Amino acid sequence: MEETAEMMNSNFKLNNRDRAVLMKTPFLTSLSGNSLVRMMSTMSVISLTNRKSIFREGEDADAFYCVLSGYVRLYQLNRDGREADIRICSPGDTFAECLLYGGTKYRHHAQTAEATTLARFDMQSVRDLAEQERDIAKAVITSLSKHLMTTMDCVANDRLHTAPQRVANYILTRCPVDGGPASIRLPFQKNLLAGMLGLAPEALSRAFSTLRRTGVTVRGRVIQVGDVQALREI
Amino acid sequence: MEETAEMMNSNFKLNNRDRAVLMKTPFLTSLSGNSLVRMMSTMSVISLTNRKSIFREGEDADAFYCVLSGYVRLYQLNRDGREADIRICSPGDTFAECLLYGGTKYRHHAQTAEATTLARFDMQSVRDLAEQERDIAKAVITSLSKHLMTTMDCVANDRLHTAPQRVANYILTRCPVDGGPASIRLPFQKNLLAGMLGLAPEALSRAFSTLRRTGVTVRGRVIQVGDVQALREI
DNA sequence: GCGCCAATTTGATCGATGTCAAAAACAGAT
DNA sequence: ATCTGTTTTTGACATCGATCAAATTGGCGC
Repeated sequence: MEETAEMMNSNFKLNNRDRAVLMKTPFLTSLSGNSLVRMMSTMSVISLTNRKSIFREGEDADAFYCVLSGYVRLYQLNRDGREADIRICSPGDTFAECLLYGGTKYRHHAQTAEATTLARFDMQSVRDLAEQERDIAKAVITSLSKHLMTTMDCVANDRLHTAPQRVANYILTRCPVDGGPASIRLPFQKNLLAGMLGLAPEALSRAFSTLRRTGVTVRGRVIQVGDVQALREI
Repeated sequence: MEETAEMMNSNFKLNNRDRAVLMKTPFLTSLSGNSLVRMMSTMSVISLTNRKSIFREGEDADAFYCVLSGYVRLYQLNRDGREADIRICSPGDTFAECLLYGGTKYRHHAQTAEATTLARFDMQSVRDLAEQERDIAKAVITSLSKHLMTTMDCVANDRLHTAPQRVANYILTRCPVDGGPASIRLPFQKNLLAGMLGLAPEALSRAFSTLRRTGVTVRGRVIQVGDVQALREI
């Protein structure tokens, strides 16, 4: 177990890019000098390689996390042992923060889906801070609100749209707003995108090929859209 | 438009049962005398008959609600005009409270699914209160946390379980915990239960009949379970 | 109890998606 | 550039659940 080499668990290193991401989270972006310092002091930075477990369902929840770089997969197992992704967390996303006041145990598994850097916040410390500092409480509220809205959107998306529609929606969220042609690059493996959209990888692949007749070309991670407006139609 | 007769929009009537429900909401249950009074003063009570719109997607969000009695359906339309339920709110549930700090427009349609009494909270007033009173901020956090957890559970449930499994889960949440036989009564139409579980009504009906071979008997709104433990197995 | 409207069930069918297996494309290391 | 292991695509299939239509049941007022 080369734990030191592999995990690089360090609470002082924080490069500029990661710092910028951290400061733009709903959690920290609105904080003033003093509150910010106190929040930062409850935080440590953790770096993990691909496919490392962050926590498991049922464990005591003593921290929540913010993704600084890389990706994290939250998933559950059904009775047969099949995994289903519940959420894919990208840089800037926070996870397990709903346990601040909602429970004491993690409710699903979390593992890295790439080499990943995380900010780890001690649950109890932030609880205490939120009770003392108004702006921290407000930051918590903002973060929870945003997260709740995206999760409700996820339910709506699952129940309302077919696979090609979900993929089209995803592409559109990454496209510049005008109606002409566009080209984007996926920030991660298609594997992860499938999990994000609640699809099996094969279904994602087929959805892409369905979208070819709407002018979508896929080569590796590069997606070219002939007509953004046309994609909105279906 | 017999608005006065039909809507009975009164902000003073609040019978004992409704009051008890209201006081057990995460929003109010933890509040002390003074904060409680201030919250109550931002609230009004609204009674609606079945199938009345509460708000529509895209409207300015100037209030959030708590269900006191009856049921509320949150839904969206897809491009073809098909409706999909996103959430069914029961007595004690709060909805649209994520817009306190998350946006200014309602994100889906809300309509009553029975004769329903609602507590209406003025969004801006509660925003102001939450900034002033710590315990109100904390109540908001608790409420959002709980709501977020149940919504994530909903995603997991949709992605992980088949129709009969979802129905079995639902029944189990309403059963006394022992392993023997049990009998429960649905608090609403099967229509609503289908929406709650993300199913078409026909699919719910078929799920029930699948569960017959696991010892589940359905007659009207009464559901009899031969062996609760057996139901847990699948 | 009867009649009527609404809710639910059932049947038949279709489309969408998961699953398994194999081929192909890709990426990183040598 | 080549090799190798992984990711992605494709094909063949099975399954689930949606949809439409029709039959049945249930609730409720009279």
